Amino acid sequence: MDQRRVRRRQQLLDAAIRVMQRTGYHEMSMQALAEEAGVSVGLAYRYFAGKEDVLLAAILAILDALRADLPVAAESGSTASERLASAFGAYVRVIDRYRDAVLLTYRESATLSTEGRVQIKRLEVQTAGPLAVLVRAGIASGEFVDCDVELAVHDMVLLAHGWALKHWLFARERTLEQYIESQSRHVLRALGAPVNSTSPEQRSETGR
Amino acid sequence: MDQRRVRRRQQLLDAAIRVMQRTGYHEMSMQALAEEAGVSVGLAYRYFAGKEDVLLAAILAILDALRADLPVAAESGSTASERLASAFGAYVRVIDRYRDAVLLTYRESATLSTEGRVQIKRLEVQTAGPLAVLVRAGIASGEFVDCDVELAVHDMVLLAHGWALKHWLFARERTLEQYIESQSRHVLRALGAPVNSTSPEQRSETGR
DNA sequence: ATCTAGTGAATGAAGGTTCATTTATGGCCG
DNA sequence: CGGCCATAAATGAACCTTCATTCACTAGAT
Repeated sequence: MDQRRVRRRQQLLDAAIRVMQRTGYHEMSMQALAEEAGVSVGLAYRYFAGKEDVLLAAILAILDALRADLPVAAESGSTASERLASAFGAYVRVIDRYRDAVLLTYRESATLSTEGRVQIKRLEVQTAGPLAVLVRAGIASGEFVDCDVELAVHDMVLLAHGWALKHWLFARERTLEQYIESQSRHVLRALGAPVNSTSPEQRSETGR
Repeated sequence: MDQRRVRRRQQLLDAAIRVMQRTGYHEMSMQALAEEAGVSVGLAYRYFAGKEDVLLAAILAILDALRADLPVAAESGSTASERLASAFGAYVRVIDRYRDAVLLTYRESATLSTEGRVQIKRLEVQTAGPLAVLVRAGIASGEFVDCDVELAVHDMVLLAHGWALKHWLFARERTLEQYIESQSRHVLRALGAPVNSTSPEQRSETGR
């Protein structure tokens, strides 16, 4: 029976992610992981080669979940601006949902071996693919200025991650939707798109 | 003699930063730190309360170097755009100099105690101060559009950090100066400033 | 003589990994 | 059906390494 192995592995991974979000990778003992999963220590070693293997699997699982949730929203809207804003918004909302997991990724991926990091990088570039398509389309149609696409795209990715990385700062006086709204405007302006002030322009945000 | 204590402390901090860049905080043993600094283990404990204290001191040292280097660069240029571009460039150059250390900040600050983290956050916000001043000035003079200043500033900070965070990606086909050039243009455009194409506009960067 | 800087072996706790052992699963035959 | 066995799943105490931290001690300066 293979169902069993798959479920067990998932169970272990879920537990690992839970513990690591609570305490971080290094302070997670294999004993704690086992207890959280409700199994014995030895069993964990039948499913993972060692502690670092758990970390790699957990991070990959997170990134994969992220990627699976992503490219859906690139459809709505007629202009490139609208579509890009929509996709960017979707991206940030997913980040928000996985906020702690994203932080985990940034914190711990340096711990991994080279091959592990390579896998992660590949996934991240892949994830940004849909955004790149939209930016290129916008440039082709003349809606955006001709610029360094890779840079523009990963700037967006970075700002999306920023919601997780700098949550302590950004979320102090902004809701998620306000963040998306402001950043979208900012990003589109950076691409040279005429920003539609159809949405209520923010008032008096200059005051600190 | 107080000179001696200051020098010793610096010597230990430098060693700590070197080891941590090589291996990360958790895998740095106090024994390794002592050896790198060329002193005994016991001495390290005469200068730091414990291992975590070393980490905090190292991170604070980095941020302090940033804070010292920055405001100087915010002076050159006549328009707000020029001054902002100059300051932003300086920021990125400093990040480049301390690249691994910046990564360290992102990686390990979660390890610290609450008070340690608070100190770091305060310093980081402080560091961005000069940028905020310039942005506000630009808005006041009508050079930039009226937008969420805090967000705009920390976007710049994030993009500067991006040079360290995504170095594996960005530096593949860009030099530091090209990165600064492109990002400056991007950032200024986002602020609604007329981007001066006096500098050689990038050619064919659309091609992947 | 006293005080501070500096040493590094000793200590004890923590936790990753192993493995001898027990328990569950499921197919097979009488 | 029901006992029987082979195989896999699961257990967790014990092992062993790795450090963070301490402290009894030496050397040099005042």
